Amino acid sequence: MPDDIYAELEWRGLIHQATDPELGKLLTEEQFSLYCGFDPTADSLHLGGLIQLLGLRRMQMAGHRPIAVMGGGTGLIGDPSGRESERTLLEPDVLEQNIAAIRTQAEKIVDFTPGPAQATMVNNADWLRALTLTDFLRDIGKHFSVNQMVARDSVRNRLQNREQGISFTEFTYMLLQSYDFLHLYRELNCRLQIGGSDQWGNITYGIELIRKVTGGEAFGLTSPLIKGLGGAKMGKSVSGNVWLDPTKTTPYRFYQHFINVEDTRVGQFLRFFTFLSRTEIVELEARAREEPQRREAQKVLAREVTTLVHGAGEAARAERASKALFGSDIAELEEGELLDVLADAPSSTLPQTILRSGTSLIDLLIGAGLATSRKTAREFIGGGGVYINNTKQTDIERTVGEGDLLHGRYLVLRRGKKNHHLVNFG
RNA sequence: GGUGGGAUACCUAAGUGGCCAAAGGGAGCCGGCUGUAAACCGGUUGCGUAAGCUUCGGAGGUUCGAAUCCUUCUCCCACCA
Repeated sequence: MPDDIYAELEWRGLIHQATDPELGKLLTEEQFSLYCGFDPTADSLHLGGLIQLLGLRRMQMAGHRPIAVMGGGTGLIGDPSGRESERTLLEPDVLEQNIAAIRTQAEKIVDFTPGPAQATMVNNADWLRALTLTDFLRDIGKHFSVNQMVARDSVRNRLQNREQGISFTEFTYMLLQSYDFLHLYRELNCRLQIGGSDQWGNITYGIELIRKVTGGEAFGLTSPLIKGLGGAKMGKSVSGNVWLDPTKTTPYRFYQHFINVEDTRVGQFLRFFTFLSRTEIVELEARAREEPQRREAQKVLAREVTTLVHGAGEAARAERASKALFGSDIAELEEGELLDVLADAPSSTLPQTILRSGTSLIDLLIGAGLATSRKTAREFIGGGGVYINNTKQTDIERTVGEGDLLHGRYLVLRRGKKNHHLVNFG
């Protein structure tokens, strides 16, 4: 084990808590099998899950063996950690689909091909569903004290919350995840679990269970949660969750999301989301301080992460599109370029005949989904936020005719700085 | 099973007969400054060009007039059993 992976993670700010101060040393001395669980509550991971995948990969590059655990069994129950309301239970077949989707995402980041540090993937449904209630209560439940369990933050909050209680189902969740760890410890000699800091409680319970049942020693390592990654706010103009699935978040949007990262956080993001070396990152941070207006750190960040998740081809495309959309004159583009640049933008098709007599800009905006009502469409135009082919429009009465089309059939609508829409008059 | 409390726009939360299309805050959106950043400033967030129309958990009623009063239904919470 040549690299000091712990020091590396620490430098990147990826260590929130570790269960043992000796862990760093141990990781340089012996090979570990380590696991991270992935919750199949959706058919794609988002950026928080990406950090964990990258964590597994970083460990793998340091010679350790990652195990990606799909929560097919725990997903049936629902993890109350960090949540203030009860989860909706998922149907087993939905879980299956979600797991399949997440599996392909994991395979892009972590290396599952044979080798000394080969990664494996398992589904905890395989062992959890085989458990019988009586065995579970005798062999696992016996090791947990309810007194301790109710003292946990995630449980206590829900117990004290006047609006939301906690069901027995979710209350039991932590036992299941603990059992996962025990199972992996026994079957795959897995001695380390990593996860977001919200998993600390679940992880330490697992370690304790392993100690009580087998007398063995296991470890836990958590990374900080980045505020806003789950879909809350993160940068003013970026909305919604950022998914790894290209059909849920297009590569262009994905790329843009990182381009828009605030100056104050771009360094942190480079450390969290890329495999760039220390020297490269330090260099980029320095340049970001000196010439922030060039946004070089953001550009490198966006390219790196988009490449990791969507591949070099998509990253290059997103980069080209960004340059064209924010830099050059759209009307100058060749037809092929135009279509390529707007490939990820929403688009719609309308019959060209409606342009004969001219059709109103307001209607086009609504049709394109860039405005929800005539009233708001008027406000956008009046406020100077609407563009046709990147030319600002201020006339509320503006109508669009055949003369406005690019290459005889395209119209690029834009609302605000970042929302483009391609209308194809076929 | 009993008792009490509650349901208001994206979220939170005021409003308890007309001055309410509904305060305040958060969040979003558009604009300005800049650098596709932050901070800040301005505007905006039911529909309609407008007159006006439709909204305050659902249904019905009282009234000239209801988010506000009455009846009933649904759901949520707390305490007691």
